[in-house]
Amino acid sequence: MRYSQNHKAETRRRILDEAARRFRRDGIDGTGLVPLMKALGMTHGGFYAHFASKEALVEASLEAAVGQAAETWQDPLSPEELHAFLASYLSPRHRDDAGAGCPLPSLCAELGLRGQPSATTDGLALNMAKRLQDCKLDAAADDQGLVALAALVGALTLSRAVADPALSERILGAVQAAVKPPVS
Amino acid sequence: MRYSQNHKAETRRRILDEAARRFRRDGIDGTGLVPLMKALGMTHGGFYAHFASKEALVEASLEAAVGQAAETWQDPLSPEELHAFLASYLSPRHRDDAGAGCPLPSLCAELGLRGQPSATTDGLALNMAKRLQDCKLDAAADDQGLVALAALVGALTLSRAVADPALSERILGAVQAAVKPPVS
DNA sequence: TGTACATCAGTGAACGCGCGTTCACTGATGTAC
DNA sequence: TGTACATCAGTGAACGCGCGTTCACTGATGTAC
Repeated sequence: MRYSQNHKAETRRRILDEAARRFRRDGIDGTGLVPLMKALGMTHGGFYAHFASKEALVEASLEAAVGQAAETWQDPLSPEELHAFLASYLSPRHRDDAGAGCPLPSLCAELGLRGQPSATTDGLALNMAKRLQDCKLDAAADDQGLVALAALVGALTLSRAVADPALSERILGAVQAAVKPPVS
Repeated sequence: MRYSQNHKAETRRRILDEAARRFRRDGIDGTGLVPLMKALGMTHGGFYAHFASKEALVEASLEAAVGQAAETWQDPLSPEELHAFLASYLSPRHRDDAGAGCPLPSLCAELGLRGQPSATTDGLALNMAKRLQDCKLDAAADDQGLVALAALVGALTLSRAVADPALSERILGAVQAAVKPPVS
């Protein structure tokens, strides 16, 4: 059945959106193409009309995340916006809903052990580090953002892996207190 | 063929050692029991004489890591020892040889997305945080160790996932400069 | 001390399952005449 | 405007593969007599 002109592009976008959510929530390896396509009301065979392979989907998904981050953060954040961002990033909600959250804590470990790093991760990391540049941390100004980013990613990762809820929230709170915007 | 009295305990330990290395290097999901046992010169059927399931092996492996950490760090570290530890933890060698390294950056993300956190992660995290307590970071004294730990874990995770080697080393270096022991 | 037997760590074939990928096919739509 | 045809997004069965797990079996050793 042939569809209207926009139909293919729209389906591709739906696949990308669902894949981005599932990659972050279940991991790349934990995301199967059959359940993914089924969730969109399609059969898995149709996948290959849009992407050459699962690997191509992963790359497209990461590129989309970079583009989205660049678009969201075009203008520098004010101290108030930065403060709000940190509170949101280090919130239990972000910890518990990885599918809707930042891809760095969700995917970096998996991308790292795959041993096939793609340059798109760098873009995401640098973009975020730039925004965190003015954060309060004991580091040279140049790399203050990178240190803050490492603390954020580590905090999310640890808070998701520990069993004790109190310890989990203590980790998030401690990092939020340490990584503060200049004012506020 | 029946073996000498210590043989079973020794084989179990060999399985645990090899599993610990592979879990950190390839991930839990990426570690198959067939290749694991083959690497020890055995067939996979014999695995179940030592562990009830792969899940039981994962738990035993994590518990062993906690015990090992507790044993290694019985006495508080001197500032010099802490400095040496940080340099080693944030070294390219540690980044590139995950199999021989800290299980937190390797496994936390995978344990987190499995949604079945075991209390042993907490033990590891608290043990390390305690040792990092005196580190220089802008945080309340109580939680200074947790903030430093988050930065370490995040730094390793990010440094393994980025494509640009220069960026990777910049991340490690920046966190090492920020997370410093009190003296030295 | 010598013999018969029980033990059980390890073998290797087999299982059902979900994975990524292929491929002949369908059929509604856009295009050409 | 009406008809015939080409396109191609999506279908659904099939593939080979590696996974975790099961299970009847083996055979060297420890134990009992």
